[in-house]
Amino acid sequence: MDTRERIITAAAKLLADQGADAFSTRAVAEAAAVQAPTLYRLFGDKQGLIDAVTDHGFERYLGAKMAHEPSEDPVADLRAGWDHHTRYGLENPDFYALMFGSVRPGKRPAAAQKGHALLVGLLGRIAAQGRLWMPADLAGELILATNVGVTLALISTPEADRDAGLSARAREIVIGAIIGEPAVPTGGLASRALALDQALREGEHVLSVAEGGLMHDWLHRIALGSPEH
Amino acid sequence: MDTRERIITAAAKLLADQGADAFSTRAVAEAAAVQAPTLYRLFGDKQGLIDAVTDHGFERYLGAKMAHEPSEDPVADLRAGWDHHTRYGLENPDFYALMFGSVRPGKRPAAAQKGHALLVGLLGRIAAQGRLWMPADLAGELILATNVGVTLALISTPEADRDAGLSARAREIVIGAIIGEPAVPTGGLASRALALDQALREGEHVLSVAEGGLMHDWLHRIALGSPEH
DNA sequence: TGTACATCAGTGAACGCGCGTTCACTGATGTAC
DNA sequence: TGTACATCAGTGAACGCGCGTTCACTGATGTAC
Repeated sequence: MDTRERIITAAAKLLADQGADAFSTRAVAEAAAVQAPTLYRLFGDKQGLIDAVTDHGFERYLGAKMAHEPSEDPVADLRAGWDHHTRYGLENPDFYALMFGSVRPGKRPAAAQKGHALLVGLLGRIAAQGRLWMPADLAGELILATNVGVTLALISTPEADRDAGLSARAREIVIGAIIGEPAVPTGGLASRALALDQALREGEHVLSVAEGGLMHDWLHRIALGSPEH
Repeated sequence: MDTRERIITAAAKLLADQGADAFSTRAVAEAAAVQAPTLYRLFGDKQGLIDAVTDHGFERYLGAKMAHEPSEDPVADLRAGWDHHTRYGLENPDFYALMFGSVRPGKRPAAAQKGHALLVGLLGRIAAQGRLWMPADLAGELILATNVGVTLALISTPEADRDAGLSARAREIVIGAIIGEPAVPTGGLASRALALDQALREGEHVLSVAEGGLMHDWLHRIALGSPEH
């Protein structure tokens, strides 16, 4: 294990054990048994160290996620992904707060961005089956925002008072609203449009780049329909 | 305007203008044009000052909320409350992050607790009409968690990239899942049970305290049904 | 009505501490001739 | 094969700064006699 790795591991352990307040360059240096300047050579400054630790946390998050998936049913994967997200948050609350809960106006956490990208990929598989009722992009934002909200709520609730069913209920409500019936569904103008959109994105077709762009816009406008309010 | 008020106002302005990082006792003292010890006489310590500023923010939040409500339709009030919450977060991002976004494992922010209590009151009015599909307590947690999640997601998205419809969509999904048809609804075992529960809580009845407690438990178990997973 | 005294909000100046960061150096490793 | 030199990861010690907090004091206000 090289020095860099040792420092990140020690820093992660420090964060998990002592919380974000205890996370200072000096404490990390001491925990990793190196002198402070080593941090600066390896990570540039404190933010660089934080970023490295966050990446490490995200890799662990993904590592566990990949162990579950993939199955043949993307909706089942979506449910598993939701539960995995919630569980990771509850098992690593300080990591989670750092990755998803650190709110700097206008600055999206890297983990949220990567998480969203992953989700959109999974939702694309669902759209390809004609089961998605709104653009994958929007569906991903809805799922991530609500999953994060529920997880943060659970984390900040004292363990004894937590409602074990909250996450599952929110999950079913949100997924239920996003996913419709399989293949060309009953009410499915939106779903048909999105299935086409996904097919166009994945396979070869006869439209030019400009035509494809316009078609994409139109399909999304159809799928979105008129706003409810 | 007395000194205490002046300090809180100056501290709130500092937080809104410069963000949470700039919020130090020295900066607040300078902004309010007092010497540091004045803060300690009035607020005890820094946390006391933060609490006072948070309370101030929550009062402004409530003040604006009260201006809207109440109407005769509690569901309309619920929608207005959701939108108000989101708007407040976007207009006062640093305040909001301090009030709802500061995640300390196991320690619920005061604002979240008060917000939840308010919501449960409003949901009680809906339950009294037989329109609530789950216990007000759980419904309140669901609404608050998702509303906070969506608002935090919007805050941390750069203003140009924000999806204006995200909050309204999440709102309709969650409220749609929580509210059923008015008065004794179709599927409504849960709804009937909760309407009775609410009536029992509000009016006088013939059950003893112990009987009432057991009845309450049973009604909630009926309303919750079997967990989806 | 006038004086003596208590109360208390706020001042001015400083405390020590832990922070992020940097300087000058050491000692091991690899490379050129 | 042996020596001279360059590279570079890591050390030891210190820098200055801003932080939360506290000490001793002042000057205004209210109260008792």
